[in-house]
Amino acid sequence: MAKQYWLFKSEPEAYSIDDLAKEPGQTCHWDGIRNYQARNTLRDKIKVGDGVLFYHSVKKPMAVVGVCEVVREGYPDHTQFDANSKYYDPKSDPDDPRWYMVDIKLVEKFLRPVTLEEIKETEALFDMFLCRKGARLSVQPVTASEWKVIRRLGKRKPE
DNA sequence: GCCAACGTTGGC
DNA sequence: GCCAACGTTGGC
Repeated sequence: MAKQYWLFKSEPEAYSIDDLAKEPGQTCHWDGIRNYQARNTLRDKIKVGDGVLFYHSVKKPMAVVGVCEVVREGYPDHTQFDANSKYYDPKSDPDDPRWYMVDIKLVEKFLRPVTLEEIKETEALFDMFLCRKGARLSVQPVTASEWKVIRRLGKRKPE
């Protein structure tokens, strides 16, 4: 299958790209996703080798801050069975897990963040899922052309 | 801090 | 299966 592209949102105060950069192997589990549409994407669609845009939400600057690669495809999110986790889901059956995650590895942190503001001003990115009204989905598809444009913007040297 | 837009839950 | 109530997300 052709390489696919995705955008993962995270609030940087919960988990930022710098946190990922400090992980052993710069790899992490993308756990804690508790939305069925996002779950289906994690479980069924995302494949090893796919590209991921790492997006910081809520805290300014809201922006795509780097690029990751999927290193392990959908498997059950262990935090759903951990009563001490804030992602604990007592209704999930271990024999039929409700929630899934993937593992991603940092490829590069951008030289500069590609802000939401800038994305909204870039014609080639007008149709991005991120720009749609009420697009709260935290795991969303990105097209190959959007991917290229964002990467190019991120590689541009800071002013 | 506000609130619109969604998603989920649970009573009926 | 409907839908009101509630909770959350996330930009402003």
